[in-house]
Amino acid sequence: MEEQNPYKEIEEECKNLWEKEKIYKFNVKTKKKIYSVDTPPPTVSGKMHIGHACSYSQQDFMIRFKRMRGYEVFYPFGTDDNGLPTERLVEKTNNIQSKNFSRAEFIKICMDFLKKELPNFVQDWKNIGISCDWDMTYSTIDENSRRISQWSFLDLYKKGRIYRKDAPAMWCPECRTGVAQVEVQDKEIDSYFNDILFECENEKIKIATTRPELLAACVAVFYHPEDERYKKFKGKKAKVPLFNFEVPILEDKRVDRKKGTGIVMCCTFGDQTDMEWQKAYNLPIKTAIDAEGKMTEIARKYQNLSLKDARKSIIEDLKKNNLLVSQTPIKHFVNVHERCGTPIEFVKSKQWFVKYLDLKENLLKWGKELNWYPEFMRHRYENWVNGLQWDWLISNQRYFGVPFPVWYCKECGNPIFADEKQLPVDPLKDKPLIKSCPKCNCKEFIPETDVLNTWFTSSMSPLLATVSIKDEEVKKRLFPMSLRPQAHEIISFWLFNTLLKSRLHFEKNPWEDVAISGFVTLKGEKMAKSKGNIVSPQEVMAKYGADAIRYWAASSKLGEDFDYQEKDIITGKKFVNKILNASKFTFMNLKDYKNQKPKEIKELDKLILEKLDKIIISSTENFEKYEYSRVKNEIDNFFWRDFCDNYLEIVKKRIYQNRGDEKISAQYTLYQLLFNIIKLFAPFTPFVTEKIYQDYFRENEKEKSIHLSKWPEKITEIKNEKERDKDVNKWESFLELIKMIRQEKSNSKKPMNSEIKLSIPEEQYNLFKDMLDDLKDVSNAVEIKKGIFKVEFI
RNA sequence: GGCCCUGUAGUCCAACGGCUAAGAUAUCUCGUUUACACCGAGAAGACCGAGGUUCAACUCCUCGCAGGGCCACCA
Repeated sequence: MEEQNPYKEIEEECKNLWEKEKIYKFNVKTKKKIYSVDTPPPTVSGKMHIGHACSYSQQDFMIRFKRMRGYEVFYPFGTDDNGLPTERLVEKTNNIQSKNFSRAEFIKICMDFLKKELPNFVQDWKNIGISCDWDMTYSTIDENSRRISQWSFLDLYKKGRIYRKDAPAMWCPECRTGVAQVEVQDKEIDSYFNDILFECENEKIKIATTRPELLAACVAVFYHPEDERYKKFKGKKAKVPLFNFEVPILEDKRVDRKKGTGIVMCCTFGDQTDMEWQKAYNLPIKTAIDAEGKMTEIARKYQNLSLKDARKSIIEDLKKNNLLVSQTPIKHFVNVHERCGTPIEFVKSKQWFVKYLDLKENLLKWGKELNWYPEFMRHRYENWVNGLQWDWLISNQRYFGVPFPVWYCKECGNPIFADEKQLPVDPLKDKPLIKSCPKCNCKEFIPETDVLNTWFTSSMSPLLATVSIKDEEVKKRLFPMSLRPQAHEIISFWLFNTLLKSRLHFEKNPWEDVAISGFVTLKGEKMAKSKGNIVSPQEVMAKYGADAIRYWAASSKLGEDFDYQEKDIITGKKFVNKILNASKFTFMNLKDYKNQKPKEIKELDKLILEKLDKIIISSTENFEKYEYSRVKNEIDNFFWRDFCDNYLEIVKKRIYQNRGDEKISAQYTLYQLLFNIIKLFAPFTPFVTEKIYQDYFRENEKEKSIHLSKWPEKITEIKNEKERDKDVNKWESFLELIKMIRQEKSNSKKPMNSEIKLSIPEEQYNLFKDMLDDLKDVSNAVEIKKGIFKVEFI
């Protein structure tokens, strides 16, 4: 790294202070109103990425505001370290395969791995200044999470929402597990349309397929009822090449006449349409693929081959027998498992499901009861609900995860459920509390070896997060939670499932507000490891500091994707530098200031204080609506333009020249301005504002951290809003006048401090009559006359 | 195919239906003044297209174009 973060020391100092003084601790005895947050637990798979840095910063702005606003903030931190992602990470890192270990061994390897890696993983979130209570952490694989997930399973079973079914389900041959609808993605892959010859009464029928390996499972051939080409085959039978068995030729409107040869083979579990046909025409069920992703015995000589190998060798055999007319290369979309990219198969297997297809209407209604920020994100949720086609498959045939609290009777297969008292339970190790099967009295039980899908657990996050709260009364006060912040790509996973669970278990929504963040792109494209366009937040922080990256994150609105540009981070770094310098300079001018109020606040000072009030009022309103980027924008302008470029320039002479009460008025104003500015910035750049607070303000102010101080409230007394607007306008036109003078100097290529004689219109002269000395100071005018605007150089 | 989001200076990104369309960065000119050259002052530079609503449209509506996303289909 060429450059070093110049603010590393400040950041370390602040982190130590926050940790030592427990600044972000949730006080269980609080009398204040609680603001509770269902923090997203990041998946433990590698390191924090820039999207995390951005979205966690954004939630932290809103939460820090609430804390300063007087709420007792409940902001825990969890890690999602349960299930497939962690299992795959451990497999990759240790170069091992879970199937070569016993379940207990592999779980131990995973837990050891987590123990070693978690502190490092979490450190990134601490480094970027996330104000969680770091004593309130949870993991989705810890004992509490296992207990709650298993309880959830038992409770849903009691409520009639859980069932087990032996049916075709989406299956990943690579991970060797059933997968849920939500875990399936589109992927474009290269393939071939193979035109294969079927035979019907000595006539050849050319059928196009991308899946020749499924020939053995062919149960029918379909064409469109209005397709003249094929009507002649109605009611006849077709002979399947290589396998030489006959299947009926049927009509169905679902056939696309334009696709391939317009006639299609139907294999039991080929795709969803195939399954619909199987049901509609009561076709036989032929299973060609087993749970290992290999061909079954119906594939005859191809049995035990992998799908890929079977396809290859069937194609070869078709060629040999002149049954393959042609191969056309195509690109098409197939469903793949989102975790590994392997095409999904439909495989008949016993799986556990949560029944929810009957709840679509309710789910839509419950979604409407949430406050969505931004509002339009609700459509994504509704879109998902409307498109649901499968009940929720919750069983995974994996090792690592939360086990089902279930055994089966050896004799009759009756499921035996664990007793709530014995949770968390591991059926591989533990025994059910009942001694014999209530149905057949058998005393032997077979443990369920599947584990619960990771979303089944993370959907309990509002409960998981409260693990450290022992007091039931306090726990109750946390629900429903105030806020669920999260990214939009998991609306259909985490948000949907959490809402569903909360309604099914408790009949109420889990939160009031949901805030959905966008993601970070690079040159308009989503960052992805596979594309190699990753920006590492660790490197960015090492170069420019945590405040810089946060300042950058604050410039994007909720729900809006935005483009990463290094120069924008540099802008953040410049800000940190600027506010440190401005503070240093301010306090150089406050050396002899004893915190007294002036007898009279000078006109100019009153105007800028009123402008500050205006900023405070609108910032507060915007923050309440989670519009943090507007807040940042406004205070940013006020800080640079009003405070640094103008007010500081105007009053430095007044202070330097020691003009009695007028000097005190300036000093009082400087103190107020800077103090409120750093408070307004505190949610955004917590490190530098803390540093300034500790160095300059702490001795006068009572709170031990700026982050515990009160959010600013207006300081000036005015009769009404109109009066303030008038005064603020006066301030703006004063700045306008200064700008004109500077313009003159610049156009005349004179230095800014060159002495001048100034003429201004009588109207302005009168308007600014109490500020003429300030005007002289800032413009270095020796005299100000009434007249047409004119700058004369001396 | 259904739905959603976004189109503003070279680039990133603001703007209750209403004054000269804001800021950052890059460019050009000037300037070291009792914090800051990681600076200051100034200049130049933009509303995707076509209709419509309105006294008034960057803003609202319709259509189109372009980019992105979610979902469905995918023999």
